[in-house]
Formats: sequence, C-alpha cells, structure tokens
Amino acid sequence: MMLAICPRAELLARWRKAFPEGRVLATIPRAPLTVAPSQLWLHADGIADPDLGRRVAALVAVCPGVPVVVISTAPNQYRALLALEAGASGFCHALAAPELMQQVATVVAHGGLWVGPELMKRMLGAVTARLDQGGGGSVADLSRLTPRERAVATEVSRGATNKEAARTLGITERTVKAHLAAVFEKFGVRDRLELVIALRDPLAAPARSVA
Amino acid sequence: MMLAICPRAELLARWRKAFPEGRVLATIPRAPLTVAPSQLWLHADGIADPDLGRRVAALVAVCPGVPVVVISTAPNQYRALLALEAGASGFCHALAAPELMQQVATVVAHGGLWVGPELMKRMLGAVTARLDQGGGGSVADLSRLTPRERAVATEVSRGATNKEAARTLGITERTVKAHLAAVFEKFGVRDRLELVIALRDPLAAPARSVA
DNA sequence: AAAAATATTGAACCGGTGGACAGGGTGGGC
DNA sequence: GCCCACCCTGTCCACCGGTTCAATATTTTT
Repeated sequence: MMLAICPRAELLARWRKAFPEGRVLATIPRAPLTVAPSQLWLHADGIADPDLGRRVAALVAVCPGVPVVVISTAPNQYRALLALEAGASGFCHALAAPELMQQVATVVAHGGLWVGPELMKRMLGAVTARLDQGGGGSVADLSRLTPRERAVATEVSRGATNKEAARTLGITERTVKAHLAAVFEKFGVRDRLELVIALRDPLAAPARSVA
Repeated sequence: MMLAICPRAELLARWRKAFPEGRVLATIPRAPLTVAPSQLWLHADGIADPDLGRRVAALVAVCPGVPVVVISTAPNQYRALLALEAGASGFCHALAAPELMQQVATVVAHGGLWVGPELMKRMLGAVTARLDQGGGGSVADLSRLTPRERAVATEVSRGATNKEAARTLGITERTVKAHLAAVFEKFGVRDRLELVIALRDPLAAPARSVA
C-alpha cells in the first residue's frame, strides 16, 4: 500500500493519478503503523533544508525497511542529497508525470535508488574526482606539472598565500610566483581560485562569461 | 531479450539461472544488432581498468537506450565508478544470487540505477561533503547565510571576481565586498580562497600555521 | 514602536596577486 | 658543445581583495 505524507492534499494531484489506491497522511506518524505501507512518499514543500534530513530519518525510523521517496515542487540537488543521505530511496518532482512516478515506485520497490540524471552525473563526477586524484584526462592533472610546480600548486590549493608557500618550500616569494604562473598557463586558469576549483572539481565549468 | 557478453560462458552460471532465456555473446558486437536486446550484461573479468570505461562506452554506443549492467567476480568501487561514468546502469557481483540479479534487471529496466549500498554511501558522502556537510553545525554551512550573502558566496565559489559577481547580481562591487566580508566573518575564513576550500571540503584543515 | 537584521553604497588604504620585462645556474640529451 | 627543460631570483607596476572608516533604506523581530 502506497502512503503519501503531505499536509496539503491538493499538492498530491499527480501522485493520486499515479497511485489511485494510495493513502495520504497529513503528518509523519510517531508510532509504527498497524499496517506497514509498501512505500512512503514525503512531500518536502514547506520543510526547511535543515529539517528535511531529520524528517526523512524519522520516517525511516518509524517504518524500517520501507523505501522512502521525497517529492517537491521545487527540487534541487542539495535537497535531494539531504534526503538521500538521510536514507531516502528517491527524489523526484511533485509535478512529474504519473508514469514517471510509477517507474520510480517500481525501481525503489526493488531496492533500487532513483536519482535524476543531472544529480547522478554530479555525484559520479564528485566521486571519481576524489578517486582519480591526478588520474587522467581531467583539465587539472597534477601529473602534468613538474615536481616543484606541483608542490607550489598543492600549497596554494590548501589556501596558502605566496609568502606562506615560499616559507614552507624554502624558496623566495618570487619563485613561487614563477612556478604558479607556469601552473596557471598549463591548466588554463587565470588565478589561484580557479586553480583550486579545477583541482577539486575537474568537471566544474568556469562561471565567467567567455567574452 | 537479455544479452550477456562474456568470452568464457562458464562464468555466467549464476546469470543463466537468473535469466534462462538470455543469450550470450563472446565479444562486444561492432555493428548494431538486428534484434535489439532489452538489457546488456557485460562481464568485466579480464578487462583492465583503463579499458573498462571504453568497453562500456562502446556497448552503449552500439545499443543506444539499452541499459548496461556490469558484473564481475572481483568488484570494487573504483571499477564500479568507471563503469557508471561510462554510462552503465548498474554494477553487481557475478556470483550474486539469481534473485538479486533479477531485481537489478527490474530496476535498470525501469531506468533506475543499481549501485551497491557501500558504493552509494561513499558517493553520497563525497558529494555532500562538498555541497555542505549534511550534519549541521559545521564550519561552512550555506544555510547560515542570508540569501544575499549566499548568492555572493555561490558566485565567488564558482571563481567569479568581485566585479563579475557584482555584475551578475546587479549590485555594485562595494556591496559584494560587504556581503563577502560578512560571509568571511561567519565562516571564520580570511579570504575567498579559504571560503572555496571550506565550502568544497569542510574536513580539510587550513594549511597555515595559526601562530 | 523600538530594536535588530538585512541590503545597499561611497572613499580611502594597503597588502596580496599576477604579468612584464629581466637574468643565472644545473643537468640531461643530441 | 649546444640546446632545452627545470629551478631559482630580481624589479616594477597595474589591479584585485579585504578592511576600515562611514551612511541610508527596507524588512523582520521583539
């Protein structure tokens, strides 16, 4: 049995179309339900970011083993991640097509996880960026640098100023600048900030307008 | 129709039990198949790391729209990520229970993505670590900022200069500086570089010696 | 209504940053 | 020997970034 949780039932029009047999509760039940639902759909509108994780966690605690899907009329990646980390099995738009919702239901019913394509891409990028660590193909590949350039780039990417990097590396500030200039050139970035961004997130596109 | 790709058919014992109707090819077909399969299962044993991504990508290219699942007798997170990034829809153990394989098949057939629970956890951890840190009370929590401060912080953390941020937000450079100063104060960082580091990796300790 | 928080802007100051000129030293390959 | 890549350093200068004086208007909270 499908169970949706939403204080304002009119927000669930799409959901009701997808699951005509589904039932709706206004709030998160505190005690375990007598009849355990097969899935829980939580409408996240009106739940502030800091609370979203807690609400989802509460739901999971009340109905252990039951997949939780969070829906929202204003979804974003950040909230999706909050929900997923709290134990949700999926996150989709509250105004999504009923067919899509049914697909999501099928996937999570089988223990799968539903995330939108953009979020998936982002997650993959984030993780592989960590695993790779100079592993290949990315814009900012530390292995393309000379040892000294790499050392300077590392210091700077930790937040050090030129003077501090010079001190820790035992060279003059001027030399740090020289190495850094070479790094900028090789990576095609204009300053240390973009260097850090490139190093930490190779998939991130520069924000600046390429005029 | 299920289609498995594996040079040594004896490695597919479990898979055959899960999908008795499935067919097997020894190698990745070069031309599109006359009868498009509903799913493609690629056995990754014997494929080196650098090649795995290419093989999967090749499969996806040959059969566009068909979900690809990679199986292996020695699975690890890194290889799973390689496969997923190349466009695979799932990654599971070649010796998994046939019932599990059938579940995976159901999930990916509906456009879902199948990743093991450990990998999922890891991915979530990596992503949320750079978006915020999901836990509250951490150093750089964007929700602690006012909307305007957040907007400025976001622009800057993308690599924008003060001037650029001012332009995109429709305010003067001076106002950007004001908001930014407030952000620095709230997060306890001294400049935009540390802000980016704090936002993208809250666990990283500052490099500078607090003398 | 009073107080606090938020959003906006100005001028001036100074240190950090990056580019534009430089040049000298070392070690390896042709 | 010559060239090249790498490492190190110097000076000058325009620009950017962050802070320190401000001040005013709007919104929210108490």
